[in-house]
Amino acid sequence: MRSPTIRDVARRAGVGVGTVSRVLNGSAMVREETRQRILAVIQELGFSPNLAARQLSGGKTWTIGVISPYFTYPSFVERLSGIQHVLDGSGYDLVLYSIRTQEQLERRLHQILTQNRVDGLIILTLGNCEQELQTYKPDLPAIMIVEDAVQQYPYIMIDNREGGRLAAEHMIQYDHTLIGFIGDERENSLHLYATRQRFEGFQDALNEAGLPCVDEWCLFGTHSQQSAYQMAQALFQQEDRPTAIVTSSDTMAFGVLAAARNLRLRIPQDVAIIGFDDIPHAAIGRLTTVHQPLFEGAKLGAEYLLSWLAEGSIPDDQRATVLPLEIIQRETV
Amino acid sequence: MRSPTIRDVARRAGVGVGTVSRVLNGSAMVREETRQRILAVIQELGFSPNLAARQLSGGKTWTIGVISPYFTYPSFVERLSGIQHVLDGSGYDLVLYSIRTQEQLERRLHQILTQNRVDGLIILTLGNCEQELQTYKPDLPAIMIVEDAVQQYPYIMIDNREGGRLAAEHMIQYDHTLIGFIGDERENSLHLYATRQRFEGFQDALNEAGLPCVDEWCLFGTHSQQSAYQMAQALFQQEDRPTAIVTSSDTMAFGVLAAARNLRLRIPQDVAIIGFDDIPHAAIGRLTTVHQPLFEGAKLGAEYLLSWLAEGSIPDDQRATVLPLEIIQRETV
DNA sequence: CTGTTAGCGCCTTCAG
DNA sequence: CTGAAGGCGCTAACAG
Repeated sequence: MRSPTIRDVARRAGVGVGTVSRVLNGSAMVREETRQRILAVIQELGFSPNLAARQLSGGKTWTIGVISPYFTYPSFVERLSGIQHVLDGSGYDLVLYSIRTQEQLERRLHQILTQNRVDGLIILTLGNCEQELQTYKPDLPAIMIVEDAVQQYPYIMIDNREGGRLAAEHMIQYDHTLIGFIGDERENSLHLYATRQRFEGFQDALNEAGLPCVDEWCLFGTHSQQSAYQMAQALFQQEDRPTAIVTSSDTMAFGVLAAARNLRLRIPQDVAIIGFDDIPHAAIGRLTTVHQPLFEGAKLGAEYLLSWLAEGSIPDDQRATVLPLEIIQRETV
Repeated sequence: MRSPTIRDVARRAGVGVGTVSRVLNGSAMVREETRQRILAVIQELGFSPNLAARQLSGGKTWTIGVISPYFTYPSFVERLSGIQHVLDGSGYDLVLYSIRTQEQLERRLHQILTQNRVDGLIILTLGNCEQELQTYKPDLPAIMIVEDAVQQYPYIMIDNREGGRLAAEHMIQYDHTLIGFIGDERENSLHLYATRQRFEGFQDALNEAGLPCVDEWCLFGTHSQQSAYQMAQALFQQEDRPTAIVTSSDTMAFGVLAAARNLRLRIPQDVAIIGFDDIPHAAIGRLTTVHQPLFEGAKLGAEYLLSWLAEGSIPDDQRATVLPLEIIQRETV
């Protein structure tokens, strides 16, 4: 059962395909009467224009690509959700590309670009692909939601170093002097280094307060509660242990929290813990954390992209956005 | 900077477009020498075939649609991840449709189908759209990962009623006689009723054990920790309270857990709690729960779909899959 | 205002 | 084995 085509509609309405196309695209002037007649036929036949044909002739794909590593992590899900929120009803579909390695990133990107697969791209945290974009399709609208400023594309970011500093300062403000750090790997195949930056900010704060940064208390593992749990477990069992832990993410923080609870440490009396991100779960877990606008930032990115697509250009004031950070004091500090 | 087309490749290789097309599709016989020459040019030009053109002429979109309500819930993210896992590298892209209401579902579906947007569909939990599919595109390959058996399409499900029963029986086995139930709404606009079924299984178990099912202990709210937290909070403060709570999902269970902790109830001595789903977070939260193969089930669905697409038909033994359930005893019962 | 026509880039016969 | 030609469904430019 073939779907009806624009020609079927035209014939049935007794007009030419051009006219149908016009009402479809709302563009030109069509006599109201004709327009109504065509609309009726469209309705009757349950017609909607074939996307591929539309793409091929119009040059527009009506799809936005989202490239993301680790899209199952709560922080990425939040961002995805923000993007989906604005795409929904915009006429654009969302194609999700999940990436795990640098090589995969390049391959995918090459493919997407040369295939003319999308009208625009939202790239989550992968700042290291400008080269690829520039060589294959330099003027494809793309927004980067990244960990660090980028050269050629509009970006949306937070100041990770500042965030690490904020977290440490918060602990210091609560009179902690023995402060550790637990995070995920500082180096990895995708050149993600939010953790490194947050850790640097952490060190800055300690230095400025004249506090020592104890190497044995700064632990790095993989991005998972399990990993944080194990590191914290070991750390807490030492004679000499910190009274406060700054973490690189809420996920890690929950692992630390679990370890502390398991050892019957009271929180925050025996050990204070602060997270980073403020994922939805943080609120109910009563986790004190550094809030970053995950959903909002992604939403903003999607809005910028859509207006870029609509206007054909992006205003300068949307090229570099640094979102505010905020400490959310709950019950773990 | 226009991407190179098949014609560019043909010209540069000194052959006709037909030949290029042949090597692109691996299909026909091309002299090895010619083939190598063409491959080299393709490489050199960084050419890859335009998707839209390919779709239009070939009738294949090389994209799979995934339709999901609430895709940010951990259980859906897990399934998405399972799907992405098999699609990755298969040549198919994943378009994500997030749906919130029945009306939206119908509108989207209509669009997707008449637009010829996808080669196949994986529909998460939304069993109530067979009609739509049948009328607009009865032979589009579609797999349903659902809450209850479906008529016209291959489906993958678990026995929710059985799951509810298992959970209750687990409590009974641990000598509980005062058992409550906390879940999300039993009726909703998308006709999702896993909770209702789980609750029925719960009732079955109580009945069979000769235990009363106390109405005041069976509470239903929205699908969120907050909601569960509030209901549990109220419940636990009553004189007369259950010693065990069966929940409709891990998410709800964590809300209940939080409420219990907040009231200094010991777990599982004062109150035992069992979840449902076994989302990743359950393991680290040490939550006892009913495990369902979220990732695996979705992975299976995607595999079935791809082979359907490849073979042109789906074997009978893949049309009705009921996945096993399993109690994971951890520390909350 | 509206019908007609020429592509968009690729795949698929159909001759050679 | 390989080049040429038609058509997929739609948009856009051009006549009327």
